[in-house]
Amino acid sequence: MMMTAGSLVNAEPFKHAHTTTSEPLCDMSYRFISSGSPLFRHSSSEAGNEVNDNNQPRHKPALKRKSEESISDPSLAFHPAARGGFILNSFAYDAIQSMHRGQSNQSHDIVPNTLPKISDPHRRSPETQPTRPPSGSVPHGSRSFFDNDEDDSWKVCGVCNDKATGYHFNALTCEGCKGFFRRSVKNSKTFTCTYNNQCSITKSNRRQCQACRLRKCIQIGMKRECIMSPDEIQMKKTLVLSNRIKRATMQWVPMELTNDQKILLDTICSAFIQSNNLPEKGVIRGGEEVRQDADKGSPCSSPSSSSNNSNFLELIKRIANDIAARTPSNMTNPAHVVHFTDIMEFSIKEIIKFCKKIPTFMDLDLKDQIALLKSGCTEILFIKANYTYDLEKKALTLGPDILYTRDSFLQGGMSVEYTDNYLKFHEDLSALQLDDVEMSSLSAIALFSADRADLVDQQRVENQQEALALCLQAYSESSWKVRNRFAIIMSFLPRLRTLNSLCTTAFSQVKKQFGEEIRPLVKEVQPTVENA
Amino acid sequence: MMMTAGSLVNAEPFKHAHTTTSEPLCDMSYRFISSGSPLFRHSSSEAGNEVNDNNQPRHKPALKRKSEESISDPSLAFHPAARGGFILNSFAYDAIQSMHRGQSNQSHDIVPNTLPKISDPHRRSPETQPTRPPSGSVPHGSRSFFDNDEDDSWKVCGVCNDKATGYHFNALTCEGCKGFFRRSVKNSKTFTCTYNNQCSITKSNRRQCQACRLRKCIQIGMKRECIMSPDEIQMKKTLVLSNRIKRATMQWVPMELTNDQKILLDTICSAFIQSNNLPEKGVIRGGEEVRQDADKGSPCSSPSSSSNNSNFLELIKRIANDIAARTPSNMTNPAHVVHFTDIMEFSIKEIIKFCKKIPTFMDLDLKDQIALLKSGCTEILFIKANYTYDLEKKALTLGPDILYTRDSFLQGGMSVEYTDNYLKFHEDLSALQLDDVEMSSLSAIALFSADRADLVDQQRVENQQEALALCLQAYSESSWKVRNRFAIIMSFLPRLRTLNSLCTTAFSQVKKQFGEEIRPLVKEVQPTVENA
DNA sequence: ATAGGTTCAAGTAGTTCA
DNA sequence: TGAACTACTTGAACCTAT
Ligand SMILES: [Zn+2]
Ligand SMILES: [Zn+2]
Ligand SMILES: [Zn+2]
Ligand SMILES: [Zn+2]
Repeated sequence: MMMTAGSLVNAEPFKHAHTTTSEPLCDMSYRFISSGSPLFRHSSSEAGNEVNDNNQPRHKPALKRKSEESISDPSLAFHPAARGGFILNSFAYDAIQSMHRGQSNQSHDIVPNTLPKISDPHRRSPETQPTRPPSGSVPHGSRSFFDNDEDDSWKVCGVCNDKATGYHFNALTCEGCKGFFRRSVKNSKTFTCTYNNQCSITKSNRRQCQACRLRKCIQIGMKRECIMSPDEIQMKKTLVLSNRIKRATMQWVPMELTNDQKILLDTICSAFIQSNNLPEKGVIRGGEEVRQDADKGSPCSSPSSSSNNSNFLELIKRIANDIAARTPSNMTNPAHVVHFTDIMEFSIKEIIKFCKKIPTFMDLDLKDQIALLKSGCTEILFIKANYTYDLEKKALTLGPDILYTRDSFLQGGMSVEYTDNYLKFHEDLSALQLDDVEMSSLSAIALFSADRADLVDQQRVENQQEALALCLQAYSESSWKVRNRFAIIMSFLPRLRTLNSLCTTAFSQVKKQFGEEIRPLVKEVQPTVENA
Repeated sequence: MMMTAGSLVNAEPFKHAHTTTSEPLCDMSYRFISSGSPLFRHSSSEAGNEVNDNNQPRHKPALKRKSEESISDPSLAFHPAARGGFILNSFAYDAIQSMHRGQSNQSHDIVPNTLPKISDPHRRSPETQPTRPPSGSVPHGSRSFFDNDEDDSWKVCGVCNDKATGYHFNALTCEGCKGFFRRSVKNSKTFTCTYNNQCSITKSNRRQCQACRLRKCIQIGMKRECIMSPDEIQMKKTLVLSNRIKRATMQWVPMELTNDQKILLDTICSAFIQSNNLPEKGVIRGGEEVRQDADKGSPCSSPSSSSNNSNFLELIKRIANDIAARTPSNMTNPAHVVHFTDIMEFSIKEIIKFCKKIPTFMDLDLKDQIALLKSGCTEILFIKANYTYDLEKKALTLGPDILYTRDSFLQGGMSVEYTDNYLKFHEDLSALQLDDVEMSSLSAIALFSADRADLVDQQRVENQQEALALCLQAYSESSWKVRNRFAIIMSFLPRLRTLNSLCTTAFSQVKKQFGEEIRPLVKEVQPTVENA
């Protein structure tokens, strides 16, 4: 005889006498098909993050339930209202018990047609909830001396007599038979018995005749309907995945800063702030300003002296206005060019000061310091410029009145592409509202870019950058309690690269025209591009 | 067929004959939506941190319910008013019961047209409040011998025939079906029956077909509307939380003073009282008084000699009146100035005496003692002055007759801002009615301010202040049995700071004019401000 | 007392991988 | 194959406001 996973053999006689409808007996409750809303409106469970600081143990475990049942059953039996169904069931129940006790599994061979299958203990008993028998009904003595032992004797696999782990597909079975039945049904397997379809299945031989094993599975009441269809499985998988994502998002715990990280960030941040000065009077040339000697009059003001810039700002403003008035827009204006490059030079010096205050930077080989500075300087310049960006006016500022708008840059000789990119960069960065620590970290991370040309100790730079990035992540997560902020900040690094190269290209043009006006430091940071 | 938590399938045939409006029958009164406040707009369901601070052991209620029921039943049965509705219902009930017992689910097919649906016991009957049938209608004998047994036979879950625990979402159901229905609705679940949508639901198999279980839930009248929306839940949680806080506040136990704290407070308080003398005759100059030598005639009277001030007070009063008479208001009067500063000097000496009697103060480095005194003295002065404040007259007093009103201060050379702040300070402080212990503690706490300039051992001062604050808290809580008093007292500290700096500013002006009149000690406590 | 919501151990699907 | 795992549903026992 052939045994097919799909066959209905023996399914019929097991129907309850009084149950005319085909009543599914297995627990399908886990089979959660879909939550209506695609959003995370509800968790699938009844979640809600509630804190329970009650010190009492909440649940008296398991035993309580058992005892309640053994109490409630008899009373129900006496109750007139319970007569019909309940008495019947308690009969059936007793029958099951007595059968189960001594001679557990001949029932399949001997009894099948003489006793309705309802009494098979391996089927889920219809009325008693945890189908395990109440403790009192266990023969006798087994629990009288040792009350603490777990009575798992009733948990026997209906198929192979191995220890059962619970109800699976509507029958009490072991893990093995559970898996076997699922695989058989899912893959629509068909087995053939090599013997005479009468193999008795035991724990040790259950693997030897799949046909008889499957037959026994169905005999004891395992149900095909309880195996999820591929569709259901797919749906469940999708759901589980989305739940996982949701949970990962929710359960995320912000990273904490270590002490070392705090110190590092602190060092970098204060170095950054200290080199955030405005230029002193006379360093930046306007249109008619006379060129001053590059060596003389270092523009580095002391960190605390940034208060008396007002006169200077007045001057700059006057000059800038002057230039603007005399220049038709959309044309490169030499005065503008000089103005911009002077600002750049001043800022570059500040940036060098900043870098020199980073200990891990100073630990690098001098050649690498120079290399990193040469290429990173412009990027830091971009970052620092953001402090002066006015989000509403979409322009960089110098003091309260001077604006560097899109036109200013174009007149300063920069390309449209660069200018638009540059202003968009500032717009986006401003929207993020980075604090000083984040600004300085970002600058430092940009500085420690291991892919710059000609590094002596590339690995070291890379390690430093990694460490800095970790600092920034911990900082952003712990101070803002937001998860994605770090990633967003880091996404500005590639943009800085783009800007850098655009700037270099655009600047090459400027240098061709105004080479002699541009200070050497600026030239060094902005190498000439051949094909510009 | 698919079963959705939202579907109304099969709701129609069960509509009450007389209930034309689709009016939810479930009791929604518990749904206390505190106010229409738009503030409680929390994102989604899983938010909300609820604190369960119930320390009581959780078990015991169940039995109580039982006994109460068995008492109330008979009386209901005999009550004439109960007849009509109840009897009718009990009839219907029996019919349904017998139907349910054997052949559970034909009821849908057979009964609907023969029996008005009003009699379905699983729906909440609109007329009779507890829909349970009177116990008398139960056949017989069940209650004759055992009066303590509960007659719960009428409580049968309309979905699965399990024992019902009451009405849930408008139908008599068990806990399981209650939870199942809530989860299904809340998560907008959609189930599919693996069979033919005709599964009969019983206690034992209810888990096996969610689709049919949910269908039955809706059939017997469970209502989606009765499930709270996430918003409502959030509001309820907020309410519960605020109630808990309220309760916790009510249960608050006042802090107790330790012995050490008592000793410390006692020391400080007696030191404070001992230095609370009124000035002796001749120490305070009025308008025409001749200046006395600063060295000679120490103003420090012995603590016990504060009784013979009456003559002096007479004098002061005469002088003060004299001054007031001769001075147009709103103008600085030199005599007033001298008068005020002399009072100040005397008080400062008293304060120094007070501080020197505080052991923990004397343990400090001498430099720190001086530093704390220099800055704290004025603040203590303000506090002590409160003893002379007359809440009704809104003026400081010297004895029963001399008043220092707002005008007096202005004439004494103080600014309007300072004067108004100062008087408001006294008004508020007086309203609190601090006792001597509190006054002295507040003074001491003001004294031990670690943020004063140039402290040698800042940490020590801070620790002392903390200890003192704890003392004051314990004292205030234990003696007044009020929780917020301590916080209110402490809130005067920042006000003292403000007053201090306002005073210094105002006093600088005075010093410019009347420098030579002001005694050196006063000058020291009130440093000159440059930009005054 | 009633009837909402919440909690969490127990139960039972599917999945993984030696 | 099946022991060990994850994940989700259940429901008794709770909590709370009305
Ligand atoms: Zn097995
Ligand atoms: Zn075989
Ligand atoms: Zn139920
Ligand atoms: Zn079904």
